[in-house]
Amino acid sequence: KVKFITHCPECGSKLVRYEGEAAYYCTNDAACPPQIKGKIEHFISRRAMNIDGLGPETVDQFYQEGLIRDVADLYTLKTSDIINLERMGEKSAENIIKGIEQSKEVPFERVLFALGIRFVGETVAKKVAKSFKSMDALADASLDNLIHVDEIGEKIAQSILLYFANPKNRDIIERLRVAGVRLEADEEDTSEHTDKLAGKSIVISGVSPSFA
DNA sequence: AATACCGCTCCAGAACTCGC
DNA sequence: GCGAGTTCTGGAGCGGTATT
Repeated sequence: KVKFITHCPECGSKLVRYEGEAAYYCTNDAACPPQIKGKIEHFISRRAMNIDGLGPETVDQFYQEGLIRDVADLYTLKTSDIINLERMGEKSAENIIKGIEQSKEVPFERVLFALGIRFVGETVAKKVAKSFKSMDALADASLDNLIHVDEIGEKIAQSILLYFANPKNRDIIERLRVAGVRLEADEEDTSEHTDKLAGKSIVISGVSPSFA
């Protein structure tokens, strides 16, 4: 006989199930270790802040050592903090610090994605960043403002509002701002442009009736 | 309802770094 | 130098969401 658990095995908090979804979620998202580590792992992932040299195992180690408690703590880490940990050499420590430094150059849209707001993935983050231009503007947006953005429905809008309604999340954003992370979009929108084709010649072969 | 797109997770192989 | 542990990378598949 299958019996569903009612409390989180890690922190003992009550579990909830959102309507229409199969999974149960721990309500203690601010202090449940696996949730915090998961958020940090998502934050550093290649598609988010892309911090080289860091992975799930290392994040876990940092957390165990009390070096980090949320994503903003990453920006207070120093080489000397890391180098004494198990399986950490000078080279690895330097790579991690370098990766964290480089992540400060990551565009606003990816910072938004990295925050891990429910339903806000890479593409949605791009659309939102394009419409609101800055974290402050987004934080002050109403449900109506959000729903008017392309591809954003009520579900996603609610999720964004919920994120900014949490003082803890606002605190993390404030600390990221102090650390130097980009919380505003570029003046000139270059998010959809790349320099992949720079310096290359493009040859189109075949016959087109319109151009022949 | 159908369609297209997106988010998320998993997997396997390659590459890298560390401790011994 | 070697073995072990970890990260990086690309791809595939599933389920959910927005749009029409």
